[in-house]
Amino acid sequence: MARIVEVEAYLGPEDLASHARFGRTARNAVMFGLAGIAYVYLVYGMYDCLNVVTEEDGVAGAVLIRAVEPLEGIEAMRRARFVVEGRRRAIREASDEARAAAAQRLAGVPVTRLASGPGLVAAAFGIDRTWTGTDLCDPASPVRLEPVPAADALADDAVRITTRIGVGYAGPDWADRPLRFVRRSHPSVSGPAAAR
DNA sequence: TGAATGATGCACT
DNA sequence: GTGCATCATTCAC
Repeated sequence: MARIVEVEAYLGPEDLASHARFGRTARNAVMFGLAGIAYVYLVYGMYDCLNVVTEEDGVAGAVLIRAVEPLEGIEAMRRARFVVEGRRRAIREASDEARAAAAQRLAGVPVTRLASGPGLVAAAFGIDRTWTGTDLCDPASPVRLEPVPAADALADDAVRITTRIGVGYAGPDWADRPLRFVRRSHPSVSGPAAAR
């Protein structure tokens, strides 16, 4: 179990940073479907990113889960990351010593940094593209969203709103929009400590 | 502490 | 063929 501490909003075809910007394609079709469904895609050929569809049926929109704070099942997340990262060719073809060193490094990653990035969130939960279409609101789903207890709700000033990461290609209009929401000063937020 | 870099697969043009 | 909604490592300061 983990708590979401960083998300980015991606809108419909008008949002030049969104996968929906080219309209509906085979890859992004679920973005145009029902809310609460998972949309998982591959970036840079290596990392899966978990999105949650947000808008009503027929309207594109999703929220990218960029970082979470692990709360329970820490060792399971560590194992899942080990499995996912072990699939990479550079690791697969490495020497036994190099693989052991990689495992050693992973074992030393602090809990707060176990899922502090979009690719890491997916890896920590063992999520890949085959999860696209999974209903994250179904209580029977192995990965699901649950509401935070009202008593734990964040105050407005505990949420920092910034521009999205790595979307410069979308042009200044869309790249500069305040669509990234992070928990202020939280150690599990992605990027260097100074940026939290 | 920060900038540069390499790894890697696939959707889209 | 091109260009990514990234991450970890290396190197310079």
